[in-house]
Amino acid sequence: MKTNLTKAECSSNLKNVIDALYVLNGKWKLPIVLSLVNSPKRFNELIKDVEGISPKILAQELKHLEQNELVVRKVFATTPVSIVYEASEYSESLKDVLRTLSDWGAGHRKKILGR
Amino acid sequence: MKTNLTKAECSSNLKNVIDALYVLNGKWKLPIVLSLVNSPKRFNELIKDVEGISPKILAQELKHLEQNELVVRKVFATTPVSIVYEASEYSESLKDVLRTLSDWGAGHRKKILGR
DNA sequence: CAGTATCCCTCCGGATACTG
DNA sequence: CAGTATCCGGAGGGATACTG
Repeated sequence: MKTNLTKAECSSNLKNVIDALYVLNGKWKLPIVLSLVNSPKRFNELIKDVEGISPKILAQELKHLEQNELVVRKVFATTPVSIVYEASEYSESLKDVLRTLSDWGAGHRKKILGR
Repeated sequence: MKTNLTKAECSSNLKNVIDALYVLNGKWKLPIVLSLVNSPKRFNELIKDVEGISPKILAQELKHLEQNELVVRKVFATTPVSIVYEASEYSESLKDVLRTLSDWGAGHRKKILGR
């Protein structure tokens, strides 16, 4: 990495990266977003689709994702009300990030594990 | 995200991304790599440069980074021997990933926090 | 159906002291 | 100098039961 960055640029980059990772971090956030990208779902559908997650953790992760505007919670006035989660428009902005990460991850696994 | 991915493609992407995040995860790995990108350093120099890290954690993180070939440990036969860590050639491959993450992180912070 | 409440337990990681 | 050894607290997360 022959970066010619000043120390200040480096540390602001670092801060940005850490912020980004903070939003994406954890065992469940990306699986949830990707499940919702496939199709919007209700709470209990997510429980089934995201294998192994518990309701407590799902609720917590959904809140985090809502706060970061990656997921939208919609309430429909049916009887009883139905609540649907979907991936936001904004979540499209993750596309580049995810593709880059996916590419690097794939190449890296090949390098380290040979497969 | 109007992706037209099959479910299989999606889940292999997900796996790749999770692998990538696993390598980059944690509070210290990126700060260490970035410090070494600036200049190779010895153990105690890293302790000073990466503020707040303890020797136990530093040793542990350096091992992880060595295993993933992002950091190289070099031993020089001076008396006493000196041990120098440096960012590997391969760590350059992280450039794209880090830039993408940094860009997204910066934009995201602006969106969510307005600064 | 859509979550909360509760309990429990592991593990991350920090401080400090010590060793070859 | 370059780490290990030891101890320890707290947070994150899992299982399950319960509620409006």
